[in-house]
Amino acid sequence: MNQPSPLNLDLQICRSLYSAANALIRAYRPLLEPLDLTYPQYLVMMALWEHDAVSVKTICDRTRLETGTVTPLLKRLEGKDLILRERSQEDERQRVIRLTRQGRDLKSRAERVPMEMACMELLTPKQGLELQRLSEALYRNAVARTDDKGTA
Amino acid sequence: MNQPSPLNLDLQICRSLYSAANALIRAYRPLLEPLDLTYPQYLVMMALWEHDAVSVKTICDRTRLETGTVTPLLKRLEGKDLILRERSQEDERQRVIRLTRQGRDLKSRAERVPMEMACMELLTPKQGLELQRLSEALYRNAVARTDDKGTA
DNA sequence: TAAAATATTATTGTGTGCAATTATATCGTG
DNA sequence: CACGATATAATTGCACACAATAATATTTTA
Repeated sequence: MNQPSPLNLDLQICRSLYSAANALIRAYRPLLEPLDLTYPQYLVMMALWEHDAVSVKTICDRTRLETGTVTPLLKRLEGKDLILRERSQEDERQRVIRLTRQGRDLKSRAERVPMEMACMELLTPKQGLELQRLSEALYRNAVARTDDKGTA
Repeated sequence: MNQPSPLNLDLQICRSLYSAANALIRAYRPLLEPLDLTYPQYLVMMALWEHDAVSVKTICDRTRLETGTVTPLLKRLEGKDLILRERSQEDERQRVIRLTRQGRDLKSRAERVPMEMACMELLTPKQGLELQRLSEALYRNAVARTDDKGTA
């Protein structure tokens, strides 16, 4: 029997996951374009719609993005008048990231995005839940290996 | 009953998938560093180890990366003396991407990477296969929606 | 209390990912 | 055969993703 090499591309889970994630982000693009948001920006906005006036660190935790990514991203959102970046009075190292009125108002338009994504039927609801469960397990284990960064 | 919002971050499959993919790439990093390769570069090298002397398009298809990503990446691999980028004689639009001796020799060192990744036990083998199956389904469906780019 | 350790955000530098576009070559059609 | 359509790789411009580092503030320790 011919044993496939461990380096065989079709055996690489990471390629599957990575390309699927990128493809999924691409699928979001036309839906987010009318909102003038990229996918990571959409993530950040969702975090703020859930809980406004939070620190950069909180946003990083909720979105699972790193500060090196989030800091310039927040600057761009501020440039679009969707958020304000203020200094915290309790702790001057911190920023308080606050939605503007436009930022808050955008939520109602954004509510269509998950619906429209579901309409694409990229996966069945069951498959989606299973994919999420496995992805979460992987994320948790990978993060646990590097440090104790237990995040939501 | 309080119905969670469709914009609830914890319900976003895409966040799970995206963060898991990024975390997995990060897990590869220390293993690929001694080889002086990034993960996408590793993908390209794997494609060439499987089948040497191919076009850029073939590499894009096998790695599922776009030419805008692959072209500069190949230039950097050439800069590391791992590949040669030649013009095809049959069709002058095309490049033939060829492994150098160093490029070929690197394969044996790279064969440890999948083993070492498995040792991390980020998922069970069963979970891994299931994750791959679902990711593949998602990738296929997402790609099919944009065009008929049926790829391996 | 002073100094060391840690936390927060920001920056720097590099490599990606991708939409739109370009230059050139090849293919298809009338 | 000439021309229009398409393909290939490359480029441009923008937004990420992240490791390493830096500036400043806060917490911890002795």
